Amino acid sequence: MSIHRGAADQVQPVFRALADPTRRAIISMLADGPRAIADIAAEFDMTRPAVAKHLAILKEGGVVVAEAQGRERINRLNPDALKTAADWLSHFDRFWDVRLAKLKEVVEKTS
Amino acid sequence: MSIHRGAADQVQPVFRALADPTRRAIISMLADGPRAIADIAAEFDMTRPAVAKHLAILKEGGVVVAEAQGRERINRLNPDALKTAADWLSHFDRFWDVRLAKLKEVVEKTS
DNA sequence: TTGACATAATACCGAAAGGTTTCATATAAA
DNA sequence: TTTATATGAAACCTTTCGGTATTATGTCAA
Repeated sequence: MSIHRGAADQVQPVFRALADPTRRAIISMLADGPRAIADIAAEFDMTRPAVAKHLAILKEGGVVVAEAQGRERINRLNPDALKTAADWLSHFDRFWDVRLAKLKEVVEKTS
Repeated sequence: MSIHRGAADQVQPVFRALADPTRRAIISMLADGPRAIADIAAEFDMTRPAVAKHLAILKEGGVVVAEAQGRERINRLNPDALKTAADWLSHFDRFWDVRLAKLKEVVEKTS
């Protein structure tokens, strides 16, 4: 199983989610803690429905999960989805840091 | 300098390049060695101009660099650009693997 | 020089992305 | 119950994306 066809169907929506600067900013924002939509939208120069759309795409990629809490919906970061992208990129580690790749190997074997 | 506004202008074209499955396949392909366009296009079910456009986007992100060689253009992977994306994602390492993050720290300090 | 080959460049098309406005729904508070 | 708040959802618009076909340019080979 090569990197091409591996878990491509899972990788695609994640990289799609990462391709927009607003969405990456939302990710960074949620890394500091869960937030409601209105709270997130307040930080951007765009309407709330626009932010809601970005959140929907983030949810499609599994990067964000939402949970209803009263009349609010709390949006929470799901780092596992980001790991999917990081894992894909890690296949190229060897190009820029052979030493780190080797260490990783050791760590994963001895875990 | 937070992750939000850091080297955003450099990050954006890289993540954009990564957002398409054809382009990710090209990246994997070039990881095995440089290739001419026609050679790359032969692997896909689309016309050569379409592949050329994908390569143009990859070049915009610095992920691929091309070098004229006779009447061919040899396309070569530039892993440093991928590292830009990997570095962005690494800010979230702590969420999914604290141990590896710590090791990384040590390695980078003692290099 | 002529012909074949490898690529670049342009114009065009349909679909998706990113945004807006407007309206509907559900919960909390007065 | 009424009113305000938080979100969802639909319709619409403009720009970008991913692809095509076609034409032009430059290089090797006969």
